[in-house]
Amino acid sequence: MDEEGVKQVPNETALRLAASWLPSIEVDLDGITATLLGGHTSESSNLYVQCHCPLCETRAPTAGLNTLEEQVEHVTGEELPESPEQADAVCRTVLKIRGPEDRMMSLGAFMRQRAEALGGADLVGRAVWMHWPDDAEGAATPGMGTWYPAHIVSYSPRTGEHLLQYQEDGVQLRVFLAVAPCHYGATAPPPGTPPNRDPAAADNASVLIPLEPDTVPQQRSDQGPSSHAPKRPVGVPDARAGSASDQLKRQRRVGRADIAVGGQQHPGYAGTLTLDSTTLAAPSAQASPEFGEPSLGATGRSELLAALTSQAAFAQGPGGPDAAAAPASEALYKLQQAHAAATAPPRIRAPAPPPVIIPAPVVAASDGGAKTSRFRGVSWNKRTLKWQVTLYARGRYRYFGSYTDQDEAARAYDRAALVWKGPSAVLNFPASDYTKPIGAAGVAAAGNGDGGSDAGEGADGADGGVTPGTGAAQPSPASGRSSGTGQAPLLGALAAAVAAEEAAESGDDDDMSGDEDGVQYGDGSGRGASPGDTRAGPYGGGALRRPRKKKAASKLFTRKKIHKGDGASAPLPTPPGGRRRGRPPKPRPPPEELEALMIQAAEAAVAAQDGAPLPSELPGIGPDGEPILPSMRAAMAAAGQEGSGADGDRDSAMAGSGAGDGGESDTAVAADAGADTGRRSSRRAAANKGMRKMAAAMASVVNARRDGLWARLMQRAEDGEDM
DNA sequence: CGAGTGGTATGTCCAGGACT
DNA sequence: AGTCCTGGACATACCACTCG
Repeated sequence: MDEEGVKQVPNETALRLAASWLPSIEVDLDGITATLLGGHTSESSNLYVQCHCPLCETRAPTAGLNTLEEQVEHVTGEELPESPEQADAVCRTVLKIRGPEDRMMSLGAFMRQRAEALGGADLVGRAVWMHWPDDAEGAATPGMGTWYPAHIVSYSPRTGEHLLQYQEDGVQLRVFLAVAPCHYGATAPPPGTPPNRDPAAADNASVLIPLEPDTVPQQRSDQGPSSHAPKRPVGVPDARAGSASDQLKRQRRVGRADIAVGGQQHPGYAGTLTLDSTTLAAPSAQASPEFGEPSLGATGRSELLAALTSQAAFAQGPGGPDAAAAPASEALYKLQQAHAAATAPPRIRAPAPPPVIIPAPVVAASDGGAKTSRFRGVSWNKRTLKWQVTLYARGRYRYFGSYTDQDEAARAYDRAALVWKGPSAVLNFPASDYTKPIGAAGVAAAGNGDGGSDAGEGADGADGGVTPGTGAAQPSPASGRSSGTGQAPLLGALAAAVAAEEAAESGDDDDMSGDEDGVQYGDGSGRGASPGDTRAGPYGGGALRRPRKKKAASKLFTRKKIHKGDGASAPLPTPPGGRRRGRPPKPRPPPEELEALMIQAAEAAVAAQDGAPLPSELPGIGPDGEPILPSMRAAMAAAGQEGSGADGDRDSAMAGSGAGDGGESDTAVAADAGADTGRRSSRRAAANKGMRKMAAAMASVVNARRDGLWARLMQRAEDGEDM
């Protein structure tokens, strides 16, 4: 359902026809079942179901014809995340399918299982025909959709998706073959004939050679069918002379694509890349979308021409050694990389702000009996009679030990802040204190030898955080790290992390947006599809931010509101007479994934101190460059953030519910406060308190069912079941 | 159109319970 | 005793809306 409330219903007749080719699959969400009708991409916005809820059953059939996204929103009453990837992740998680042995499994798990059963990676290189119900042009049967030839270029075992490249225009789209209206064969199925959906039963002509991963220009599949679908139906694939084995041999020699150099066409497989010197000099509409864009410079064109010529010459040759093709392949790869870099959105970002240093407070907030800390992050624990260090990071509070010496506690906080917040951390002491060797600097004089190791342990991602010594500031025995090691590596690593942040930040918003889909399988860039990419990064469609919603319809699936920090705003100075309370201005809110990078950098620094090898992978980034549970983490993060508000509200509601709630008294208090102090914030806070509690209490009831849903989602993610 | 206002999100401090 | 976690209170930043 679009925002205007006008539902865009596909060619229902063709859609249902295509669905009739599929096995009957029922998806379930909170007891509401729907028949999966499939779709020609794996996106939740392209996979259709027929809902069987009582409401839909009593209305026109079209009323129950929903995409997966619509179905989830329909059943839960909640908005899915704006990010298509997050929405996909949620849909694939919350929708259940009864699998083998009557076991309920998530849609995502089901798709993985079915994809493996179909052949998984073995299908790479196969030709396949995809049915697009909405495309009428050239359809064999008017109004019944169009078949388009494509080939399978890669497979993601993590998601069960196959990546198809359409022969007509080279567009690549991800698909769940198990529920896709596809046909395995050399030609499209004749009208009125059901397609062959068994790849094992396909004829040999559909067996092709896999593209080499490093030369496959992976593309996102975020575009809708109308925008990226092949616009023109094509006929039967190029007739290939000779037997299948001959084709196989020749295609192995050719490598990957038909290449036209100097106007001469060279055979290959799947798709035609027509490039000649004329084309390269003046890219035309004929040019490949991957290589022929005008942004490709003259140098790039000539390199490309050389590469293609080399490869074509090799293809024409008597079949020399594979090494002959390697240079061309490598050149193509480099060209693609250069081209991708050239066509990528410019990475522009202001230099990272220097570390914010707030000198040690001159005036003690309290002396004598009043045990109020003079330092940030340090508080007096009445029970233990020690200074306790806590730091709020990554959405919650972390404990960094207790100290008998307030200064020690303050320095412990500084170190924790450096680790968890990086250079933007507000410190109690000059950051230079922490760049000196512990043994020689004043830090060491303070007896805190656990600095570096603390930082490292604090970065371990576990909750433990810094493990300071006791009040005596003994080196952490668990760490076993030398206290004489300076902190410079740590700060250097942090600087590297900041650099990484800068690199990733260029996509900040669009990271969470467009890039999320732009994540390339096997990218290997290391920059990683930061879940920000996916992750923190909701929104599709490039750099444009979605307009802020006037009001979120609900809390559960709505994306976390991201404050776009004013980079120019400087932190407010500590007011004289005491530390400043409340949230200090933050130049840029570090996305969670960037924090992870910082943490990783800190760990690397500590590891380097111990002589340990540096971690080979970024945290949360899988070996294939894809973030681990990117969507789930992002969705969880989004829900967690708003949960901080929503949950807090609910929590407070629950806490206050026992007393029947004191909204009225709170309002009275508010009036008093307003009369007494005139402080706007206090007045407002008090006045709103009762309303918040009441609203929260209501929300807790309304959301009870959704909470159950969300809790299961969270639990599954924690259990490691990504989808 | 700009200032004022209200709502929301988030950071910080502090107290205290639970666990090891 | 130390650690971890949670809740309440408080404060500020940011944004949308209202109003003169």
